[in-house]
Amino acid sequence: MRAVTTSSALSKQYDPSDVEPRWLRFWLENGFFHADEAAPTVPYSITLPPPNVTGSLHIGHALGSTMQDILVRWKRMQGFNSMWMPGIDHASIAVHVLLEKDLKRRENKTRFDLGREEFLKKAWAWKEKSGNRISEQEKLMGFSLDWQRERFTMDEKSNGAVTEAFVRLYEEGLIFRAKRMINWDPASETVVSDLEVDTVDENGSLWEIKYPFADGTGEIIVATTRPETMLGDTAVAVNPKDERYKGMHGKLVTLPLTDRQIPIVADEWPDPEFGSGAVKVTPAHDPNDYEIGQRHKLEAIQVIDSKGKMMAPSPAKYVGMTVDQARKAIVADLEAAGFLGEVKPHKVPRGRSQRSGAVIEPMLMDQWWVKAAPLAEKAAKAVEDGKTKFVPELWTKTYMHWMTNIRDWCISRQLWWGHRIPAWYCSACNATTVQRTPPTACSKCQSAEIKQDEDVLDTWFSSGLWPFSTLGWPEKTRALSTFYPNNVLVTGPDIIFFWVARMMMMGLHFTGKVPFRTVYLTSIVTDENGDKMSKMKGNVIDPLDVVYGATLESLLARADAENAPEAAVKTIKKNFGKGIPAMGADALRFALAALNTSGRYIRLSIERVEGYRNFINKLWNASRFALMNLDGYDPDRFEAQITTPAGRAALGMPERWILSRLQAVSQDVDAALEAFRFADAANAIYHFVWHELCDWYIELAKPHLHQQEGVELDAPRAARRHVVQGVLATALETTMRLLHPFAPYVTEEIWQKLPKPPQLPGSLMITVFPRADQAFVDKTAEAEMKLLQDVAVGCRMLKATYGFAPAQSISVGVRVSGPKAELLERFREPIERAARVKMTVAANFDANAEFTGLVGKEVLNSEVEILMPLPKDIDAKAEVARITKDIAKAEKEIGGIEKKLANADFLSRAPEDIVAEQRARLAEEQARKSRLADAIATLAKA
RNA sequence: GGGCGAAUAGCUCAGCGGAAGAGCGUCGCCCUUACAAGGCGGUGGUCGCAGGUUCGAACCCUGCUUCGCCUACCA
Repeated sequence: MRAVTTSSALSKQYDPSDVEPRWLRFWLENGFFHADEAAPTVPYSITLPPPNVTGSLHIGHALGSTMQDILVRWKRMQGFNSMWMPGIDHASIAVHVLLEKDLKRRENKTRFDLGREEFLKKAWAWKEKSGNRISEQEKLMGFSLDWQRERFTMDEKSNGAVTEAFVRLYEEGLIFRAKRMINWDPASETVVSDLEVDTVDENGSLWEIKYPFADGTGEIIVATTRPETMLGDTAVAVNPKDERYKGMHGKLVTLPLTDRQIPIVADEWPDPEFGSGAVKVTPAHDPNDYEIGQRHKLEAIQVIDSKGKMMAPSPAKYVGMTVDQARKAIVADLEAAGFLGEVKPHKVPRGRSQRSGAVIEPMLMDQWWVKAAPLAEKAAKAVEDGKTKFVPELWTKTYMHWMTNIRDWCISRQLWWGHRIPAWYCSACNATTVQRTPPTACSKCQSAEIKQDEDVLDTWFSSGLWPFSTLGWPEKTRALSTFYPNNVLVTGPDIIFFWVARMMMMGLHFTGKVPFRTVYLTSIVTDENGDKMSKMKGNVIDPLDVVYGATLESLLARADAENAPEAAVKTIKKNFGKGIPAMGADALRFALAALNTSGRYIRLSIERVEGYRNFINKLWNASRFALMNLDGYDPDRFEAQITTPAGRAALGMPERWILSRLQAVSQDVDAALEAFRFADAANAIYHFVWHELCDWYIELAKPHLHQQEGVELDAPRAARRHVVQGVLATALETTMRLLHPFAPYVTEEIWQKLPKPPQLPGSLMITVFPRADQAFVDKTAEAEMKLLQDVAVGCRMLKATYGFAPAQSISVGVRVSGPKAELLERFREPIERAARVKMTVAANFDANAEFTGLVGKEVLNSEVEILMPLPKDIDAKAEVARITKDIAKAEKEIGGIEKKLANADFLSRAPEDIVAEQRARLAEEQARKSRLADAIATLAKA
């Protein structure tokens, strides 16, 4: 579409449902989201944190992804070869838990009933469905992801990268298999890492148990929160410094309920202050006891099995009991046999599996580990050296703390959905073969009796490789050399340890480079009460429900399908009683940006999104107004005029003002984005569009644009109209480019309709992002406009204060002289129109009968005051009161400044310009005060 | 137990050494032909408390109070 005229077919309210799908298709069909790794321009890359295939995206994803899209679109418009890498994560244990719950509910079966193959079939089907849904959501939000590159953590290439990484680390001695204390999740029947355990203090008891000496000379009392583990005790430990037990080291005690005898050992661990000072030692089921066991070469006797049930060698009566059942039985038996001492209530820290919620059992098992220390050292140093920076900076500490206190990473999981560990065990010679391709024989003895390890890898293992595996690693691809390292990673602070740290370690180890230059940590989205969103609570918001709207019925139906608890249903009814109105993707995106200040949380409510929907609508209507008035406009002619200094000088003051403001806002947005200050950027645009472009410029432009049908304008008016059209069109066109990264759909729609010079590209998203142009910065116009605004606002204020109807045109006098008076005379018409007044400008009103009676007065500054004659029946006292308040304010200011200026230290130590500023302010305030005092004197006469 | 952070207008938050700000809400008045998802105007704050540094503190330092979050193997 070209030049000259545009018709207005725009509706009064912006309708995103009509606009969004059209442009999404247009962008996708034209390949605008794709970046060519061979392009000569400077690369800019971000890898999307791959969402878990556990369902669909929530508002937290929408926040992070919107910020990424803003960055990527912004940089693309700045001419960078901007690439945003999409993908999804198999989320091993999360999907497991989900599928197993579903299996239990629908078929009352466990995964073991199904078998590995059948279970995996279900998992893949689930992945298909969930993955498609996620991609769909991402597309509808307008995210400019490079879809041709889309990857999955368990696709063929990723599998290859995982195997390669595992084998290399194994060969380097950084992956090993060892029997150590691990966290066992008895519900999912797998190991989980330390990070996947949530420890909370729960109410429990501290039981004292009497362990009699084997020689019958007495007893020692131990204190425990877990009496059932006594069946696996292999010692009692006391502190060597503890006087009470000095003579007992090495003595044997008989373990109650069993016939075993165990020694008393001296160890530093027991705290003499706690309990009895003597600790029962169960090396197989407690991390501390394990350590004690190591030090004293104690046997570790496992008495709890993988399902969380008691097992042999526990006495037969307890075998098969759950831990809780066993605890009750054992306490009862101890009591009956007289072994039980005091029982006190006690807070006990209890680890629970983050995924299944089951109580974690510490167990001793053979597992695969990554030796973390050498990797962490490099990862910590890279951040110390500033090769990767955290924004906001405070997260650096969190990262460093963990890196410097890191423990080995247990990477094997007893699950099926995930990357199978590339290790084969030989039943003939017990050797382990680890290699890239499945072996046919044992690497040591060549026996064919080999079997692959049953376990899969921790889901974060593949995630750790993601920034480079997605670009083709281990191959040396062009994509890798172009787009790695990424410029930015945008993610939540909750996965700094899980993911950011692992990517840093793996990235540095395998590529020698950091995976990204900057880590931007987003806030966490909560509901309007500050509560974390969760399906259990019913306060989650699906981004697409905000975009397209949802009825209460549809929300409840989904909650039902997801088996939401009753409390959640109640919350949904309360929060979304009237459903959710459709806001459009732009409004949601803009809201997320505008609310994204540097705080840790973003409280999101539909009402707040609504405010930004109104903004989008405002923009729409401003554009609609422009398009209704751009008939006859010739962009080429305007461009020719505006590119010369003389042409610019010929513009009217409001034109020069709005173009100057446009430079300022462009500058502000650019600087804010550079510093990841998304809220500042969004608010700068919001303020410019609403309070400068709409409130003032468009209002001032109206008279010049107005054209009566069938009436020809004379030449000067026609020229004037054309200039105003040009400035309005230009301001809007630039605004669309500024706003595009935030609100891509509505800006593309408007931009396509705006008349503009023909050399521009076919889509807004590939135009150039605005840069402040000094040639258009005009401080004089800004100062002049300020006076115009102050006068208009002052008049409106007086009118409103004295109850004049807005439509009523009131006579006002503006007392001012010199250039300011000339300026106001020049802009008499726009001021009168803006404030609905009849204005007289004069240096003095003493001789003017109209203004010598009862007048309302607004003193703008020492030079300018506004007088408004008031009807005889108005209460002069009200005006006196108002002005008295104003005087008091001025006096307070004057007092403060005088005190400062009387202070010799201030005069000698404060910088000169500050002192001068204070002097000027004092003069200004004093003049203002005297004018206000005059006003009161006048009123007294009236 | 260790660490980190926050307390500013009714609400959500900016400001982080030189005159207290925004958005929303609230209260008036207006359907003024771009927009009632709108216009105009008003109200509203000893910047958690107590000290200190400074010519000057919402801002820097110390202590306290109250809330968050992360982290940890006290039986």
